Amino acid sequence: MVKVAGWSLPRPRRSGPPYYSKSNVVSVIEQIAVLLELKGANPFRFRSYQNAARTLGSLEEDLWAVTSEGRLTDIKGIGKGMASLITEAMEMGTWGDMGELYTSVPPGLIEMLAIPGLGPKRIKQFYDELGIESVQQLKVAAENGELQDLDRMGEKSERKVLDGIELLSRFAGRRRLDVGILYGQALETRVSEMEGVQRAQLAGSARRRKETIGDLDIVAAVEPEDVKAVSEQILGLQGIADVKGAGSSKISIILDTEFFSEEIIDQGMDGGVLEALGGEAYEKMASSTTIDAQIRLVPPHVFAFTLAYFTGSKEHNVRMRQRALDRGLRLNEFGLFPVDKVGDLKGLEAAKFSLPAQDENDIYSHLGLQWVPPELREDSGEMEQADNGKLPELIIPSMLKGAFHNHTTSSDGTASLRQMAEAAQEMGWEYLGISDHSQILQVANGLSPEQLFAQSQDVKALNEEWADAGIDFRLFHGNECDILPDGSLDFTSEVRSVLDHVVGSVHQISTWMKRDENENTEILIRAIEDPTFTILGHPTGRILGGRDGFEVDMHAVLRRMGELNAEGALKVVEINASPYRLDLDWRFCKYAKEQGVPVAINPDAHSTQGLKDVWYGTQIARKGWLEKDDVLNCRSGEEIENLLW
DNA sequence: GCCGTTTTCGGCCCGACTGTTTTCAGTCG
Repeated sequence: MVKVAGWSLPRPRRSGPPYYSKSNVVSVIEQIAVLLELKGANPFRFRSYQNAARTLGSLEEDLWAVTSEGRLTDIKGIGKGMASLITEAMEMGTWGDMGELYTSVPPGLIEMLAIPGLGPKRIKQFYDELGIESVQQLKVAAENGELQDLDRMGEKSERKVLDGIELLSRFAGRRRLDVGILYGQALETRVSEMEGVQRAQLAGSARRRKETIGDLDIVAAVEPEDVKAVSEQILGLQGIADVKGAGSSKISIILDTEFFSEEIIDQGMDGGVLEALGGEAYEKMASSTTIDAQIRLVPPHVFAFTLAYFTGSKEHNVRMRQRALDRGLRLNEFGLFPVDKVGDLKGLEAAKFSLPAQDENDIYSHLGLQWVPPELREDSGEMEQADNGKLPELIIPSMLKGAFHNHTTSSDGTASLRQMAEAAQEMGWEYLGISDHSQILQVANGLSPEQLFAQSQDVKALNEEWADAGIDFRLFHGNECDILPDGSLDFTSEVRSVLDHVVGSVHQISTWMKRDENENTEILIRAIEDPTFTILGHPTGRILGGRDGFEVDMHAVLRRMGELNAEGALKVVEINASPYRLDLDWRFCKYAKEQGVPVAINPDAHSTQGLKDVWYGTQIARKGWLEKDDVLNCRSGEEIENLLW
């Protein structure tokens, strides 16, 4: 069962203002939204808290500066009420009467929200009428048949609650991007090939390349007379663990690994994905993973609208709708209609009045916008740039010419220096940076200074060998030096200074998890300021679906790196491309770019196969608005040589 | 609770599916 944590107001961490960090404030406001929802408050009221939390979360400026200068209400979505709540919290350390709200909602209700099919209204009903305040109590009540007597509840609904509780434990959480893409592309291929399907495409968060995927959305163009036959083919696929629903326009299923057969892996997968996945990753995943999928069947002439709609994000769609309304148009999954023509017509009935669209490009251009790549559809500035025709030219995987953070058998890798280098050459790369673990990381067989010097000789010998043979390839000798809890780096500065580059990474996560945002930020910046420091490795230490990273003000860290670069240093932030990490989070990439901090897409490879993970890192870089010039590993071997040596 | 070339009140995106009903409430995306 998922454990609900952090549902009390945080204690002030300091003795004077600001009493709270930005992340404290954001999480309290998020929680208030949930609590209000469970109390049955005005839906627009809790939505405004949700919006405020989201806006503050991506606020680049220091929240305390904005608060103390009285500029909070300049932020869109922050009004008088929200501003006074935040001001009181930061200046006085108190949260008005929010304590009351917190104590008035039993924590078990929050936990129940995670049960699929159950929302705040039902949970409130169970609580008000039966006094149910935990998942456990709910389960017992459902098993005893106590729920079916309630208003608008029945036997089936009760069964659904029990199924939901079961699902919560079995299918809790989201899937990593790599898992989502593997299933998603395979499903897309299968549906595309079905009799009666004109085209099918993966939409949803997988198409937007979110770091985790909730479920898969596939949109298929099918003539009305073929719908029945197509539905039957879909429901007849192997590897369907459960059918959650099947209407005339939507089919909801749960897929399990039986879904994959040899031929689906061999055919039809995007080359990059297949390479990135390889046999090993598939083996690992094949053990136990399932995923939810929805397939929408729509007539061919509305396909583009449905694809755009279900690609999302929700926030992007809201902006698109608003833009349509501003032009006297109504936008939904069926089309784009002049409001005065469609009147009360709904759904497909209205579709015949829609402006035509062969593809998404037509929809965007009807609204006077440049087509927006799916990765950017998060309402994080893409609407404004598409309006000006100034969307970025996003990086693609083939632009990469090397990577800087990779391991060998000298520490915890499975391939030798030469094997890693040859694998990189086969990928068409011009260079590979080696950065094994440093001495303090005993669990990963960290190198002693002597071993590091010896490795340096090996690198030199290999580089000479390639130079003599006229091969345009070189190894850069770096090290993944631990950032110690006090902000110093492993090894002495004499040892570090002989290296081509230093990837500074935090591994003693537990110490950093215990400290607050301000302290971590200060200490991390101290580490980065060391003259030998080059690349910040997996900046927060998060493991997707495993643990959150430590708290840190990433905007402040990137700002400082940018300042140092302006003074002539080379400070780089990593996108750790392992699908288990994808850290730096894409939400900070654009800011890094604006601050003049180059990004390195690093596979953190522990095997030759691991090098292929750069594909995922590139997807995240795209999502973060990065172009060729923003990514360090798009530079040639020669350029990098000049930068590092 | 927020917002406003429809600006201090009355809106706030919209439709499918399910299960409960006999017209609709709740949930989801």
